[in-house]
Amino acid sequence: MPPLRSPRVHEREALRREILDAARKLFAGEGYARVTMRRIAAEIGYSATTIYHHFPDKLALFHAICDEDFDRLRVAFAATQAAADPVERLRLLGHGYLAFAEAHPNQFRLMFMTQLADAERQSLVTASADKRGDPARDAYALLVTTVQAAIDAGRIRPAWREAQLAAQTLWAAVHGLCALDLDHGNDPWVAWSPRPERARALVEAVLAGMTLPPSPPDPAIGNEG
Amino acid sequence: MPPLRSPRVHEREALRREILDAARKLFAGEGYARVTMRRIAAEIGYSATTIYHHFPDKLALFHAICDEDFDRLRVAFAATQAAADPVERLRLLGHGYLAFAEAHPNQFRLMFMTQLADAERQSLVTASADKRGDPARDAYALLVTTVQAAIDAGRIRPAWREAQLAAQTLWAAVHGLCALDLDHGNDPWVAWSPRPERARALVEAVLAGMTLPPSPPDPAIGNEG
DNA sequence: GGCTAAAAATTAACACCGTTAAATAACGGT
DNA sequence: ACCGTTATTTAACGGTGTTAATTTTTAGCC
Repeated sequence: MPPLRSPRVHEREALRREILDAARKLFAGEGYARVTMRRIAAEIGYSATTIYHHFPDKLALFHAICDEDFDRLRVAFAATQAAADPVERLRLLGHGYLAFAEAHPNQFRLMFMTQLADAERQSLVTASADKRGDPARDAYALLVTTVQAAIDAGRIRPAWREAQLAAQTLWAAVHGLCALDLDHGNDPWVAWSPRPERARALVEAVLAGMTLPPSPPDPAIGNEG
Repeated sequence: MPPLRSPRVHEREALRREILDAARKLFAGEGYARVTMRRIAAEIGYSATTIYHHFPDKLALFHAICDEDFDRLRVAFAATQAAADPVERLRLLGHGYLAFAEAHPNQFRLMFMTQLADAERQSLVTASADKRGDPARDAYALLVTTVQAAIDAGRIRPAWREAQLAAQTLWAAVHGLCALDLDHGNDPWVAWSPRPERARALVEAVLAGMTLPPSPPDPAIGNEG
């Protein structure tokens, strides 16, 4: 049964939701720096200080939004594990990362493109230390695990048969497309190809270079050096 | 012979240089947003408004610094054109980008990882429109030209035989390694492989996926579709 | 040297920002 | 009806990029 919540608590949670939704809409539309606390408050008919009774500061508000959207990344990544072929799972992971960055550019920016001071990063890391290494909750660990599965299936070329190295190669590639798109996607001095084409070209190039086709039925032929 | 410059003009140019150098140091160290005009001025012992007698606004100052740093990248890129093999030139361009980011991380941050609003970037780009498209002065145009040479030499696989697409694929890949390294190179939750290994693995993966070996001496075999 | 006009640099201010302390309004329990 | 807690607002602080007005410095000329 649901826990008892006084009307007071109920209203408080409702307002918190209102703040989150208004802030997400503004952040997503105009970016973190462009949106002011006063404008978020005006959007829901309150004064700016009210927000500070629900979130310590602007960054914490953004972080709360980010946390909610990070669940979507985990869901998207988990869905890739349905594929039987480990290389196909890698392909889906790459496109999952790309799709997440496209759908939630500002959240992506905060999670992967924000330069933090060492102290900030330290506290951020220790705060989520419990998830680390668990493929079900740590996206990077899931990537490494999938790469290892591909290695075990004999689908990775010799030069990339170290799970960390191969994982970091794929991650760097797809991250580069996302980062370039966010920071320079509107630069007129680059005639950008359509993003879907770029995404496909990049993932296929890296996978084609790194992986091998499924080994032939006759195992006597496949051995090397 | 050098043009006549009164001491007045000489001093003016010297101060402009002082502003540029101080601003580059601060921008590179702490990022565009965190550096204030007042602090740049204090760094060289002037008041903030003095900067506005040499640059229209903060963004124009940033733009002037970027222009100078892009020249250095162009010099590094020009050296790669000595190689006869176009695919080798692509390899050198990739590693040139990686080496530039490693050697000048702060300038790289300034040039490629500084997030600007669309309007800001628009005005920034129109200011340097004269260089655009000239491979000798535009690093991206040089990359596209080199890719086109590889296509013309029959060294690019069919799926990437559009110079812009292939150029953007290679750029995204190497940019991703640089960006990830700068923003997360010290994150303890990733067991990073040594950077030289990652750089080599990434460039070789993309090139292996995108390119073809030199066509065999017998031209009758190489044709397809 | 002393005067003048232009250039250079500064101070003061504006409108905005994130944030906080103090003050006020609204509410639940007794 | 009162009290204490909570919710919310107003006013303010120190900061930002930028600009108008003002002061200081400089160059050229008598």
